[in-house]
Amino acid sequence: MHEEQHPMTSAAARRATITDVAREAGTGKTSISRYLNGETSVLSPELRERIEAAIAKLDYRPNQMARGLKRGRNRLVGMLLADLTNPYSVEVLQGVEAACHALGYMPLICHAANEIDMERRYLQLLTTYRVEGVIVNALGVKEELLQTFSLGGIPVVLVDRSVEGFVTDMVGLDNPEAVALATRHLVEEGFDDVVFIVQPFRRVSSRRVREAAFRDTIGALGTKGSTIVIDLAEAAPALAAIDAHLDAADANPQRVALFAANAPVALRVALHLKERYGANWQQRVALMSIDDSEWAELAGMTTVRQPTYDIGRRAVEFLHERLEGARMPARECLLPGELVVRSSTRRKQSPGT
Amino acid sequence: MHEEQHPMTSAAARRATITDVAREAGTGKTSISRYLNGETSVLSPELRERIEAAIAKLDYRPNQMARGLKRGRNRLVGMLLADLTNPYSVEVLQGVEAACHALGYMPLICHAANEIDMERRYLQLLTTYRVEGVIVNALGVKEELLQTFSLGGIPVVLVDRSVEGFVTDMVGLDNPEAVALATRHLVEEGFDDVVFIVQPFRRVSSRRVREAAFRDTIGALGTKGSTIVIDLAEAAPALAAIDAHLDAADANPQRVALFAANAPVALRVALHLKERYGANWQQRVALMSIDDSEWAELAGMTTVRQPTYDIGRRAVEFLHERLEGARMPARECLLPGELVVRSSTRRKQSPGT
DNA sequence: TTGTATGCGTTATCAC
DNA sequence: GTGATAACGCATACAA
Repeated sequence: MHEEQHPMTSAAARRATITDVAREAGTGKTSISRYLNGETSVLSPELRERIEAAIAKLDYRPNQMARGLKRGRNRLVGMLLADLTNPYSVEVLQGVEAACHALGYMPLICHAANEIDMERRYLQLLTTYRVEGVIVNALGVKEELLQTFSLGGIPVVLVDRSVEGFVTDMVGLDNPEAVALATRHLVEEGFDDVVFIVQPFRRVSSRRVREAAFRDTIGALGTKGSTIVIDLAEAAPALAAIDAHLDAADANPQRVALFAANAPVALRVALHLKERYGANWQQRVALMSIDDSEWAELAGMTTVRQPTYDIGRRAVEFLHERLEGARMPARECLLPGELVVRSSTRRKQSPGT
Repeated sequence: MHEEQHPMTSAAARRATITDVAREAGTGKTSISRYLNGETSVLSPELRERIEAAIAKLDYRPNQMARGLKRGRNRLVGMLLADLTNPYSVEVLQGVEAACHALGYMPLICHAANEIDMERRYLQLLTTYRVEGVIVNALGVKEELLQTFSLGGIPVVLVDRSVEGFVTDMVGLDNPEAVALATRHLVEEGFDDVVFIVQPFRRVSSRRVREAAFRDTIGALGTKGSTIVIDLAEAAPALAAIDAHLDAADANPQRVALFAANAPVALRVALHLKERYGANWQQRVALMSIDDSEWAELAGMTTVRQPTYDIGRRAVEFLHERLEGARMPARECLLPGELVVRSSTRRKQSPGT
């Protein structure tokens, strides 16, 4: 039977501290600290070896908390996400993580699960943990909340959406261009009536911007177009409106395409169409979407893929530059989307058949 | 000499500390600390008000780092996730977050993105940040790595999969029962040949367990069954094997069902089937899966839904109990899955048609 | 009821 | 080159 080293309480064998290492190496804490911080030049090779041995023997890991307390930077970066259920967020997160790793930051990920209260709560927590900066992709945070960060000298970078009355670095999709790209594609494929479907704008600027871009494009092209607002929590009215629109087009007859403003909307609409038209719904009605979700290929749905990974990466880079002291005015980085054409938007036979 | 009231750089208005608050309220730090920790009874109402005013005026937020340093607990809980791309992980995470919130912990989320090196690195980082406990859902961590936590008195709870040679609390799906449930359903629906499709086991115990359960069930039922191992990074051979199997059944003819061990496998297989049989693939071949992904409904695929949210919640509860000093032997919590029947596994016409 | 002093694990300042 | 020693922001034993 192993009595496991004879820990005094037998419970929690306290982790070694810098003092323990110093004692073990027969030296002072300063030298240990120096070793840890790579001030390797000023250490005699002999002492250095003793330190290394001691560290290894005690399995010593410097305490980031204490470190952060002392030097005022703990390498923590807050990442507030409105909805991890949306693959967009996960993909952005991947970029964020990669960049953080590369630059030596540790992302403190906060998932608000679409609850505005959670967003506020997490934002508070983040200041409490003294993150050095925050990347925010939120649903309903207001300007004031973010101001407390900026005013406190903590840089904020916005992702996907801006916050009214608050100017900071922001990175996201080039929505106008992406929407135009998609709409033009539909028109080129011969659709002469496009229905844009989007969630209630609320505080989410990207929704508003996309819808505006849709109107602009449709207007410029002289194509018929309209917008339906869908509340995912209460989708029935919007779905009925869609049905009505499709039925009217059937009678007309007109070639109509549905254009979902993001993946969650697209899924909801696709489910409805499948229910109404059966497994072959894609051949009856064209559905296109911003966000290239994993099931898009399965449904044969044309999409605009967002450069999610790059968005995440850029966000961290922006933050990093600020943390390094960059003092320039707020920047905006709009990355282009990529049209992924699939069968759903290929020319359909006219609905009369 | 106090120079520091004149923010020299004007840039980062240093956050208020407990000392600032004490000065502002005209009292000592102790009273502030008492106020913060709810020892509200021992404070004169008058002082209490001054403190409240001071805190509000300075927008003071206690520094969790310093706090944690002093009392030895920082309320941080590590959550290592193998793959956030898998909706399973996100759902578990939701449960974890909710429970953490309820119990006053802050989850430090680490996403290894299926890279074993990342898992190791993050585990190191977690000890560095002195998390009080860890919840682990990993791809390839070995026993030794986790031992350093346990030995250091940091409780570990495993999710979905166990780690060979390492005994701790673990919570996940009741795999044997779930697989039996699904398999029995298939047999009852008249399928007389079931193909189980699973990723290479590697260190992932749940894969092994599911496959074993499949063999057991199929054996007990006296039904024909086989297993195909698919490497998602190199799926061609497995997909060819599936094709061959389906072709053979066509000739026989036999009613064969495909049973994917999890969502990523199901998606890969579904994509392949769609490519091969067109949009109506569901009517040609039956596909069932563990994990009820968001597109399952869209594809009309029968699944076993995991109690993901509860899994996450239980994991945190287990951890919490350990953190409160519970000393019982390692526990195992296996939660039941729920069969979600959809059209894909309804009796199909025999393949000859 | 309130305040003083000490220490948590680290880094920074300054001696030697 | 090396090592005391004083903070960092907070909690607590102890004194008042």
